[in-house]
Amino acid sequence: MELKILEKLNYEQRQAVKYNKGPLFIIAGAGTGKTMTLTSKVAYLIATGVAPQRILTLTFTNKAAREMKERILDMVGPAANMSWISTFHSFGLRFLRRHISILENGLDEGFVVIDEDDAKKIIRDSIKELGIDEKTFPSTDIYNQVSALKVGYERFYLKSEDLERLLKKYQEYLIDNNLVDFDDLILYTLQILTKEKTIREHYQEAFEYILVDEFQDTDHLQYEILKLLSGNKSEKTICVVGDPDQSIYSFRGARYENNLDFIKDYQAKVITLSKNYRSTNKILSLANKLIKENLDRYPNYSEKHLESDLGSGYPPVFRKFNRDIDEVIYVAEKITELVQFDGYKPTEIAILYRSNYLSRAFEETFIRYQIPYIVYGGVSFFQRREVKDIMAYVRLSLDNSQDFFLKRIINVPKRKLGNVTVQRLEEYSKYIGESMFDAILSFDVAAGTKKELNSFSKIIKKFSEAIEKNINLSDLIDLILNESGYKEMLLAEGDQGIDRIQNILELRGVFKRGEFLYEGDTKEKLTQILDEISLMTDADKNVATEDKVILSTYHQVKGLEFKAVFMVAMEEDIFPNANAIYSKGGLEEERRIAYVGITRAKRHLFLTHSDSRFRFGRKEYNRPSRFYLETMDTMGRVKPSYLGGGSVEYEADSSFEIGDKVEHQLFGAGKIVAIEGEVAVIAFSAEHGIKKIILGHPSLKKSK
DNA sequence: TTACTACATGTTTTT
DNA sequence: CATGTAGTAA
Ligand SMILES: Nc1ncnc2c1ncn2[C@@H]1O[C@H](COP(=O)(O)OP(=O)(O)OP(=O)(O)O)[C@@H](O)[C@H]1O
Repeated sequence: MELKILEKLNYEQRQAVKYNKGPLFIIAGAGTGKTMTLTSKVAYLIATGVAPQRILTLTFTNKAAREMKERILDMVGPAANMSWISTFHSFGLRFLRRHISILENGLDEGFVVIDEDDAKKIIRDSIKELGIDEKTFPSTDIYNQVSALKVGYERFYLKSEDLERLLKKYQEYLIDNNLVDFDDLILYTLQILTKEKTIREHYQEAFEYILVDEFQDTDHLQYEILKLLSGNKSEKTICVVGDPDQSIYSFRGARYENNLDFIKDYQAKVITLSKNYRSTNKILSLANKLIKENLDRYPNYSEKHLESDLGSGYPPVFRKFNRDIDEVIYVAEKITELVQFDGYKPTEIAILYRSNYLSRAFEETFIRYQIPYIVYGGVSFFQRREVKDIMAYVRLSLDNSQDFFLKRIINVPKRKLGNVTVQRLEEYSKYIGESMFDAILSFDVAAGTKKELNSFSKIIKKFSEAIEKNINLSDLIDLILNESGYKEMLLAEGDQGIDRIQNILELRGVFKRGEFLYEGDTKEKLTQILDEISLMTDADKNVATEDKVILSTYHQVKGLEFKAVFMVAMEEDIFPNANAIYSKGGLEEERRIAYVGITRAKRHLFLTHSDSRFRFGRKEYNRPSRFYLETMDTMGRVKPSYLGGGSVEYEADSSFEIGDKVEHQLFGAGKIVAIEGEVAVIAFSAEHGIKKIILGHPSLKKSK
């Protein structure tokens, strides 16, 4: 069996799989088979007799973890199920479910993981309670600031007394309510591993092999956890894989230095993989050209070029449009073409963009064109109001002391229990030292309100009893939907309500799957499924079988590949993002994001931008992205061709030189006075003056 | 005290 | 455009 695993690999990959005597760093460019090598290593270890549960593999997304597990299952059979394969966060969650009470800070193993929206809500409330003026914080990202202070990313927050008070208040609230946020999953895990020798040694003993994918995006806390788990011993088998050029999470604390530190701290052996197996070479040369613009790169990395044996392939297509809607229609028509004439499956096609909001225009048009699609991220399925409401009912029914979730749904649907009543109940419950739910019983209010409270309490009790009696998970959702009045409320909303009910039925599907996936009684199953959902993203929900075009940010498709990739809205201020262009580091990270985007494509790559675009409901005019121009340059000759819809196809022309006389359709005769990248500064007659125009633009011609 | 309506306010990227 | 908040009617 070992041989079969190794068979599919090239020499370098095989060396990497077989080297298990000490720390190893596999450092290699996109599509060179890093993930495949890591997967094979796990399979190889199991096949050569290592107990699967002694291997810990840490991935960046849950989807990556799941796919890796499936592939290992294929290679070595059900033994793979015993192996630990998860994200750092899932690992932390699993760890804390067992050990959190040892912190003795008031949290117990029944804690609930809250998501970012919940955290923001708590922070907002804390701000109000502390009487802090919101405006003293830099704009919108209070959550990010609190989080950065919490985990110690000094570069990302402005030190202030208010911020510290706010974090303290927020943290108190979490602990009082037995809640844990994403950061806590890592922080508490690290704390316990640091302080508790017995536990630490247990895990050090348990994991003989530790493997980490996407190492370039680990942060300092995760690196500390790794060090503790590996016992800091250099003879331990710890293998990390990464590509410094694909480090795109610095905003979340991804630490570039981890790469070098790892080699230094562990005296790690380094293996590089050089051949790309994903893309045709015209796509790869675009990626090579782009990333060369970055000056701050991993040592000796700059001489690296991606190359494959897959031929030169189709030239990447550069397209400019007058209006955003033209761009969207072009993409829709191109997709239809790819599906109808090239036999592409929708799921092999991805539309990638820098910011979530850019998906909207595509969604609307795809519906018209009847193109099936799935959006990764943005308003995630699990963040939808109706989904979170139903989940809150489930959580409260499972554990009546969960005040946070009680507050969410006590007046949804409307039960005449408004802010004032809820606030008083909360104060009262604190006063008598009981949960809000229990406090209802002895809470003294106007008779009408009391009646409403009692009937709410009765509903929840009914759900709790159903859980005690081991109701089916999907029946529980039905019960909640029907008996809470939630369904009626949605039905009264009309069309939108129908959509929402659809979403809840989808959630019901997730619960139904959990029914079979997990062991134990209803309570235990619920706990597991709620845990899983709390760390799930849209990309995870997409079960492989769904044949839909993918709409996603670049960040969410890290590690994935598609036959055809559309990089859309390639415009300055959007990509690179306006906030990133003032620092070199920021700009280089944006460029790495573009590099990740290009290297997702196997066969077809389209880069598009539009002169005008609606944002905030207002029309804006944008210049093409510098990344668009930087890469277009590799394409050489001009090939202007006019097509319908006011759009224009062209390729860069490097044959213009300073001093050339040119003729412009609108501005007439002019002379090139400077060339900045692919933009020419041209002096026209006095009436038009100096203009900047993209070289190769069809309106611009060289005059003899 | 609740619930509705008008208004303003703000979008980078995520486990 | 879409969400949250402030102000007002009931
Ligand atoms: N030796 C090989 N022979 C054939 N195909 C291979 C080989 N190694 C990798 N591949 C294929 O190349 C593609 C890219 O592999 P993989 O996703 O592991 O690369 P990666 O280095 O992890 O990429 P990224 O950096 O983008 O995450 C996959 O489709 C994989 O099946």
